[in-house]
Amino acid sequence: MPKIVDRDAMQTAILEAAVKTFAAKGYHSSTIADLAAAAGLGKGTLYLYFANKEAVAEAMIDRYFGRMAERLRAEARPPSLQAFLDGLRGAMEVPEDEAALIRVFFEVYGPGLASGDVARTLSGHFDGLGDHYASALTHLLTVGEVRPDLDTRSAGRALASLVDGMVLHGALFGASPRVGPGLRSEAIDIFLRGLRPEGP
Amino acid sequence: MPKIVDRDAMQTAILEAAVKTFAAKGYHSSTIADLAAAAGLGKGTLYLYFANKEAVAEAMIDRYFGRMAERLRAEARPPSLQAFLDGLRGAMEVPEDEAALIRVFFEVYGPGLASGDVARTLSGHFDGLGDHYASALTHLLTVGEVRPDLDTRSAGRALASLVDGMVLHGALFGASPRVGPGLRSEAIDIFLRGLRPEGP
Amino acid sequence: MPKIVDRDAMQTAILEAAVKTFAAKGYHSSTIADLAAAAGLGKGTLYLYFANKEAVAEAMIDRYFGRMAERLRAEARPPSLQAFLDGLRGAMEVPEDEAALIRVFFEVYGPGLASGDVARTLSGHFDGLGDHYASALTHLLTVGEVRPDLDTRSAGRALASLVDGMVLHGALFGASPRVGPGLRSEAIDIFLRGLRPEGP
Amino acid sequence: MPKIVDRDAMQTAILEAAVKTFAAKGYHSSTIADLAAAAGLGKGTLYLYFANKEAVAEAMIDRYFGRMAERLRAEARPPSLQAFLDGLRGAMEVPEDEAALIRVFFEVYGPGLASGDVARTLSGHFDGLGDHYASALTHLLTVGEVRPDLDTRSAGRALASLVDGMVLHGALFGASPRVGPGLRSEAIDIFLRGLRPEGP
DNA sequence: GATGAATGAGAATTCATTCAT
DNA sequence: TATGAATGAATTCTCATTCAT
Repeated sequence: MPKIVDRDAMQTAILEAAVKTFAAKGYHSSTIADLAAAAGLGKGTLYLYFANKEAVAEAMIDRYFGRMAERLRAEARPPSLQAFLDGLRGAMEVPEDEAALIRVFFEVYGPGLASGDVARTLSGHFDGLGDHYASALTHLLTVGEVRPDLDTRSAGRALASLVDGMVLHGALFGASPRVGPGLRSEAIDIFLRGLRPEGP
Repeated sequence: MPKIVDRDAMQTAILEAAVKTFAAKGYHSSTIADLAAAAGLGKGTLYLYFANKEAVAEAMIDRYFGRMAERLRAEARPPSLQAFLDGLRGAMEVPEDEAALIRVFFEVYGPGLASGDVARTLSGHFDGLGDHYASALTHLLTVGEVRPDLDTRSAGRALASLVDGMVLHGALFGASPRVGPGLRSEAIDIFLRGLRPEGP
Repeated sequence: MPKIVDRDAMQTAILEAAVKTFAAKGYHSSTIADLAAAAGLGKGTLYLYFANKEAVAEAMIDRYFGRMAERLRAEARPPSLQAFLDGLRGAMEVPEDEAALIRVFFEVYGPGLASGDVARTLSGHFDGLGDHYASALTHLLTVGEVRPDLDTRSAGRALASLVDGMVLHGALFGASPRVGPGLRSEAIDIFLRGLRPEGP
Repeated sequence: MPKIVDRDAMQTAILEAAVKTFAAKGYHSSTIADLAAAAGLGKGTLYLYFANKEAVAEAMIDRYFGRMAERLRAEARPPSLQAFLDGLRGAMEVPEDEAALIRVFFEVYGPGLASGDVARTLSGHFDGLGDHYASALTHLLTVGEVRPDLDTRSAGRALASLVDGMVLHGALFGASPRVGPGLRSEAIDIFLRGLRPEGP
């Protein structure tokens, strides 16, 4: 009769300990011993739940993208340009724990980004984001909330890049107080004027 | 009389070899032996020019920021909004070797970005960039090229963040073909509409 | 449940292997790999028990002084001058393994002896030895076994130095056959005449 | 026409710089660069005068023994036991620079003392010292300054060991204030009583 | 003769991973 | 299942020695 453990709960617990550890010391400076200690487990036990150190990081990052995608899917179609932009503003606000995760991501995958290995996954993700924005814009176009000559597909992708850029910028340099709500509002204002129908 | 060497030239040569090596294998996976071999030197020789591996990365990154600042300083004051935006578009185009450097930057400093150590340097850099854009906008405002109600200071910083965000996005995910000239044009178009004076 | 090891026994085993290795090759010429091999362990395992090479040497030397002090403490108060001198003779006889340890000591700490770092510990040790001899002499004086005008305190310390000097001499040059029992007897004889009451 | 340099003077200068350096940092911690800098020479230049680092130490030590032997040879035959003992006392006083040299000696040769390599040289030296003392004692015996039953040969060697032991003790632990003139006087007093003719 | 730039052998140390208990 | 002791591959860094200038 094997001891019954909830494999998933265990993995989640480990991942939560890992985020904290990685956030505090970085991926490369965190040892397996650190992770195990943070999770209150023995070193060997970690290997019962993850194949190796990299697998822990991967699982962590997968989870993040999964949550992102879910959040996106759950988002209601915005009724107005203003609502849409509010959504963008929200997307640009990154809580510190996610910011930490993004930094870990670059520490782990940074070097690999050049060779399309991880890149493909990301492409998919950003395509999804761009399409999501594009479809929202198309909808707003039909209801006359954005200027009629807008190439919604291109604009969607451009916005995805801009928003993601702000997210990156915030996550990576957010410790500096330069990137605050004011900046985001100003950016949103620029977007507003760039998207809305012209005229009075 | 001993061999006479140009210390600066030697360091430059090493740094150039290092960029290539780091770009190819990443900072953490590159060994001192790799760097030395890439530079056509013995392991020990590297240590005559750099105190250690981290110092190589630091010098590399310092150089990058130095060049960036210099480029900025050299930039002529843009006569028109269009010229200004062309400048932005240019700033968003990152050649692959600089992109590689940016990736190295995050691999090296990423974990440390949370604790304001490196952050301060970056703050200064982005302040500079924001002020630079702000001053250009102020000038454009006086010549009536941007809408008179623009808060040039805030807008300057917002643009700095957006541009830098695009640079990061491009550098980190640029391997995927999603981030191309089209995207940048679309983004610039949004900026244009967000900044220009309203009306017919 | 992990393997259970007796940390102390392990350290002792390592130290014993280390003495042999250091004795054979010297401290500086012995590598961690040598020590590990001699102890029948993997290189990394050593580091589970000692922080580094120096710590091994330190532990070795601490042990030696500990044993010395213990031996001293256990020594019975000598009933006669002859018994006292027999004790000195015994103290001057250094078994080869202790001699090796003394040589290691000088290799490790020799350069540091000038700056009173290690010196303080040694001072304490020799004070103890001197006081020990002094108290024995005082006792012998009360029972009329040494000449009544003897400054037992000074004489105690002088004997400590002389004995220690012989120990050092023996340990360092003992490989040469010059320092044998004959020498020690002759020295003891000189001490005898120098300490005993005068007269017929 | 080769540049004319006084090879001997150069070597002496280097050795003098080396003593200082070794005394300050120890043999193993002193690098060739340190020695060269201390001598005001280029690293490569050292190798024109000494085959390698060890040769420097060897020459240093040889010099020391040479001077010792010379001093001994120059010593006048002592007219009285008191004069003889004064000589011993003098021999036990070690100036700090010689003490440093002795410490270097043990750092360099310590490990090798077990295997009779260096030991043979030392044996010779101590034989010489013992014989020197023995011959002095024999002379003193003929003039009735020491007790007639003294085995001068054995006593000579014993004294050599004792004196050398005190020298070692002083050189190695001299930094501690324990080993002072008082100690030496007391030791000499013990010797005096051990050697002089008995009686009133 | 003099020099110090170049070198690479060699050493200490770390740490992901395995596996006996 | 759970553990942490054991391991050795891999890495950084030092420094005696060589040799082109």
